[in-house]
Order: sequence, then C-alpha cells, then structure tokens
Amino acid sequence: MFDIRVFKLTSMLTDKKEHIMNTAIELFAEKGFEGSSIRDLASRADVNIAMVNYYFGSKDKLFEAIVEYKATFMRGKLDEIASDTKRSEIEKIDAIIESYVARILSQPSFHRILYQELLMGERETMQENIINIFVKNTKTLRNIIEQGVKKKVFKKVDPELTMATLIGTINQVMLSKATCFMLIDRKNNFDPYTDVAFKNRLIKHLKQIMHSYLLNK
Amino acid sequence: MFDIRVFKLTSMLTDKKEHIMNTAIELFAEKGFEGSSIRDLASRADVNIAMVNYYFGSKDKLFEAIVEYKATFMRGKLDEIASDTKRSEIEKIDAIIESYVARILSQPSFHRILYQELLMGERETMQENIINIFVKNTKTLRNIIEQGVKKKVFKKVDPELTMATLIGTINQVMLSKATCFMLIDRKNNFDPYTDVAFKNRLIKHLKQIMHSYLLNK
DNA sequence: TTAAATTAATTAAACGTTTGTTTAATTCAA
DNA sequence: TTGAATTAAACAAACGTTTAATTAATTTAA
Repeated sequence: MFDIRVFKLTSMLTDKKEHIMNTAIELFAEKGFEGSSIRDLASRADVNIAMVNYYFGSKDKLFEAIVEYKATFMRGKLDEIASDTKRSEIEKIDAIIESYVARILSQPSFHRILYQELLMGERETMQENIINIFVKNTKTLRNIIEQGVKKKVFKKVDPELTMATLIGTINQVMLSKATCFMLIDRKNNFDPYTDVAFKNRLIKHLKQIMHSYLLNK
Repeated sequence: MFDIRVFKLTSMLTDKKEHIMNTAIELFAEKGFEGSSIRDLASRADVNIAMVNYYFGSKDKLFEAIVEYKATFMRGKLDEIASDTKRSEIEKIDAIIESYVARILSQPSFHRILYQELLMGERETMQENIINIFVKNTKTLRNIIEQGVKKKVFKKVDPELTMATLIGTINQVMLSKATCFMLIDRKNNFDPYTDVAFKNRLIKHLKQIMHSYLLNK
C-alpha cells in the first residue's frame, strides 16, 4: 500500500517531467531550439510557464536533460552486435544498418534535434555531450570495418569515410521530409518515418551498396 | 569622368548590401537564423541596425535575398557536365563528384545555412525556394544514373537512393566540423574546408564507392 | 558652373512585443 | 504542519522594426 503510493507519486512526477521533455522534443524538432519559446512549450504541454524552470532550471538545462534522457536509448545495441562472435563482419554491417534505420525511425524528432545542434557552432558544451553519444558508436563501427579489412574479407577501404557514407545516406533521407521528397518521387500522404516499404527500400539499398563496396569477390 | 563616378556609386551601393549579406551568411552559419539577431549582424558588419531593414525590408527578406543572391553560384555547372556528349556516364558521375565537393568547399557557410533551413519545418515559403535550387540538380543527376542503367553500363540500382548516398556522404563530413571530427581522427589545426588532402581523400572515396556500386563488371 | 531643391543614405532613439526567468501567493499532498 | 507543486503576475533584457531628424549625394534650374 505504502509502496504503491510512493511508486505512484514518483511515477506521476516523472510523468510530468517526461511529458514536458517529449513535448519539447517535438517542438524543437519542428522549430529548432532557438525558434521555440518556453511559452509555446508550456502551452503545448498544457503546463504553467514556470514549471519548465521549476523542473529543469533553465531552457538550456532542459535541452541537456533531453539529451541525457534520450541518449540511453541509443547505447547498447551496437555493442551487442559488435561483440556477437556468431556473426561475420558483413553480417554485423547488415545488422547495424537495420538497427540504425530502426532507431532513427523510432526517434525521428530526437535525431533531428541532435543534428540541428551539430549544425550550429554555438553552445560548445552541448555539442560535446552530443558528440560523445556518437563517438563510441563510431569507434565500434570502425573496428568492425577495420577487422573485415584485416581478415581480407573486405577490400582496403577508407573506414572513416565508409562510415560517413553509411550514416550520411540515412541522414540524407531521414533528417528532413523536405530533402526526402526532393530525392524520391513526392507522393501524397507519404511519410518516410512511418512508411514500411520505404524503410525496407532504404535498408536494401544500404546493404547492396555496402556489399558491393566492401566485399572482396 | 562622369561615368566613373556613377560606376563607383553603384559599386559601393552593391558593396554595402553584399557586405551585409556575406556577414549574415557567416553569422547564420554559426548561430542559425533564429539564433542570430539583427543587432549582432549590424555590429559585425559595422553598420547601423536600421540599415538591414532599410536595404532588405525585414530579417526574413534578408534570408530570401541571400538565397537569391547565392543560388546563382550553384546553377549551370551540373547541366554543363550532363550535356557533355564526350563523357561516358561514369565519367559524368566522377565530374559531378569533383564539382559538388568543390562547390561546397567554396561556399561552406551558405551550404550549412541551406541545410539548417531544410532541417526546420518552419518557414515553408523559404523551404520551397531552397528546395527548388536542389530539385533541378537532383533531376539531372538522376537522369545520368538512369541512362547508365538503360545502357547497361550501370547495374540496376535505386537511382534516388544512390543520389542520397552521394549527397549524404559529402554532407555528413562537410556540414559540420563536429561530425567531421567525429568520423576522422581529430587533429589540431585541421580544417576540413581548407585541407586539400582531405578534399582529395573524399573525392577518391566517393569515386571508388560509386564505381564499385554502379559499374557492371 | 553654381545654388537650390530633391532624393537617398545614415543615424540615434524609441516603439511595442516577446523572450527567459523570477517572485510571491496559493493549492495540494504527506 | 511542513514541504512540494502550481499558479498568475511581474521582471528586466533582448528582439525585430519604425520613426523622425540629420547628413550625403544627385538632380534640377538659373
């Protein structure tokens, strides 16, 4: 009984904070961090303006809290794939492609915020935090490619720019609907974030291009 | 004598407008459009605050003027390559890679602004203008790939996502130093926008990956 | 060519909003 | 009764923009 009530309180408390953060993610993804106001956020989240500062201290700290909060979703999966001894190098690449595409599709707004922030030169401390999220994943991916090259199942490729191709291709179509529509034939009611056929098409393309580029034949 | 004075006046007038625009490009690239204030811009450009509105009408129209002003630099070259009958399809791809990399390196700040804007959902009319800049180039590139596929010198690839790979790879390393440093080994005093060795490395990688993916062997 | 009239460029100051943040009072739950 | 949660109101600062006055340049007229 007591436990339940404590749990309920904590849960509700967290709920409200999380609700603000999730609303902020959507808002920032739409209008950018600078383009979003706390009043706008409070209105959307249906909370008082003062609550944002009450919970997070400031607008900047709200952003940091979001990164901290969502970053955990991004860790783990890649290392799991990398350390799987049953998979070959190219199978690991395939698994990473599927995992990375799925991840972005599950958190498209958050992903856009991260790259919006990376595109800005300002707020260096924020940049450092965001970069740290990627750096680990980057190293893991590079190790797989370098291992494949060493084993001579991969050609002698440029590991770093190969990663740029992999990540860059996905970002190019996933970061904005505008660029996506630019590239593929624009159709009514088409949403790259929810369209399953497009997801599979993207995965297929990435696997094909990586196979033909990486594999020694 | 009279002619010289008229020329000088016109030149200086344009100079001042251009000076404001060029300063704005640098500022927007650093802090984003929303993150930059007119006071900041006026201070950097060493002009009075009112001059921005005097010349351009508003902050939004200044942005439109910048796009209009710089967009001309981006047209022409691609069509020239595409319509060259002396070049084969793969030679055209190679030429486009070199041209596109060179173009971004010559206007890195402007290019960042374009993509910052694409990443935002807001300001739809601006988005349309920017998209129109890319759409034409995109079609030209797609035609070349589709032509290569038809002639069976290229494999049956996904033309649209192949473009995404080409453009996405370049953007991934060129749009922000942060992502660039993330991928390649970070060195002191390294600047991807001016480093000639890095430019050649990127071009080499793109050619290799496109050759191995596109060409029927 | 020169003086007056006209137009353009430039300025400092102020405009009304909106911004992020804080306060002080109040409601709520423990 | 204590402390946390919530509120409406107000804060100063910064925002894009406008104004009205001044300077500079150009055109017009004598």
